[in-house]
Amino acid sequence: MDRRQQKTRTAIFAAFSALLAAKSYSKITVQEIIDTANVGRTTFYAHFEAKDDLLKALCEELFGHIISSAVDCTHTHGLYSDGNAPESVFCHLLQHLQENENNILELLSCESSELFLRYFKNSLNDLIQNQFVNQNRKNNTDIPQDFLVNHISGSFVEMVLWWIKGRMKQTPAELDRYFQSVIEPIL
Amino acid sequence: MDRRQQKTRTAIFAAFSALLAAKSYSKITVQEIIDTANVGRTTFYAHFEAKDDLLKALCEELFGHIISSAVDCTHTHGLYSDGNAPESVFCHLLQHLQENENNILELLSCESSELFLRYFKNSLNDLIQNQFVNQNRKNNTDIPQDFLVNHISGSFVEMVLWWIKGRMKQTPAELDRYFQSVIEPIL
DNA sequence: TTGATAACAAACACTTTGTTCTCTTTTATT
DNA sequence: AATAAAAGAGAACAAAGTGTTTGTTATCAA
Repeated sequence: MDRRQQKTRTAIFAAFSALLAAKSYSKITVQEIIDTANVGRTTFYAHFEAKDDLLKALCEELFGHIISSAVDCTHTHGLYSDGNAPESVFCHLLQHLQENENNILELLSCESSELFLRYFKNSLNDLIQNQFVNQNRKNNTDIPQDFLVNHISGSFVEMVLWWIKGRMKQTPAELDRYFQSVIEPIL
Repeated sequence: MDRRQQKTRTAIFAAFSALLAAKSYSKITVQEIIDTANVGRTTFYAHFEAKDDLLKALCEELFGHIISSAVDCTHTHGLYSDGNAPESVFCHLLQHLQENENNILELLSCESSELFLRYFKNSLNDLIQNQFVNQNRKNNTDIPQDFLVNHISGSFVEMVLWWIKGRMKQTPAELDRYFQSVIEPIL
């Protein structure tokens, strides 16, 4: 791909991230984005249809990495299959978040964090769904699998939200233990 | 309070709700609201600072009712204190939602449902927090209460989201049973 | 080197916002 | 019933944002 395209795309992403750290998504204007990115108006609209499009692209780029590395992780271990395995998928995900590649943490701490967590949850849902079909569960056969998958991914995302809002005082391992204590009994 | 104020306030709320049922919050303009409500521009801004303000006011009005009736409920029963009590707080809340006063369901089914569910979760948090201090829990003493409260309110809200997106095929009682099965083990 | 592609700036028609103004209607009080 | 106070209507406004078009310049890949 053309180097120029890459450059502007990166510049726009960077500008957008920086702005998101400072103010809420809904209050960011295209004007601000192109000013910050130092990019022409025409150029912006050549790359993205609108602001929503940019958000979507950013999310895909960010969560794409995290989720795909988690998928690799589930190939060796299950969700929590071998009891106290130090490398549960959830712990892996939390560590990934803490490492803060691409300043993902700033995005998840910003006013619009929920916007991102929705994308995150959708990806998680697929991940967990696949785990369920590969892994035969305990009892609870009268509770729909559908519901359980949603419960787990939903709880995880809500936990991450709680973690971040509380300034991330816990380590990924600690958090993983909390999560396991509320999820393991129903698996 | 002046009847005129009440009338316009109601008209604006009704118009806003109707619009929310049709399109997402971010795409609704003040112009549309005042046209639908048949209210002068000046009047709108005399009542609300901006669109965000209106949303907040609507949420407070809607969830105020639901939560306060749930608070009454917790005075007689605990969260799930007496085992299979048919009137758990959660079941009560779900029934309230299903009754669909003020068309609350349309709001929770609309594109901007998550906006409302955040408000809902905040109110729920207080409710559950209070239950926890009045009620001595099981074991699990090494898991922060803070975390558990967030887990419960978060899971509940995620469940409601799931319920609504799945066109509410389950009855409140069924849903309550699902919820109990994933929450009761950790209480 | 050259043709294609991307970026740019400026201008555009348009919409939305929030405010200000004047005038009319409704309300509560006496 | 009369009246002052409060609320609403309607028009007009500047300011800011949106998305598109046009013509020009810079950069790339082959």
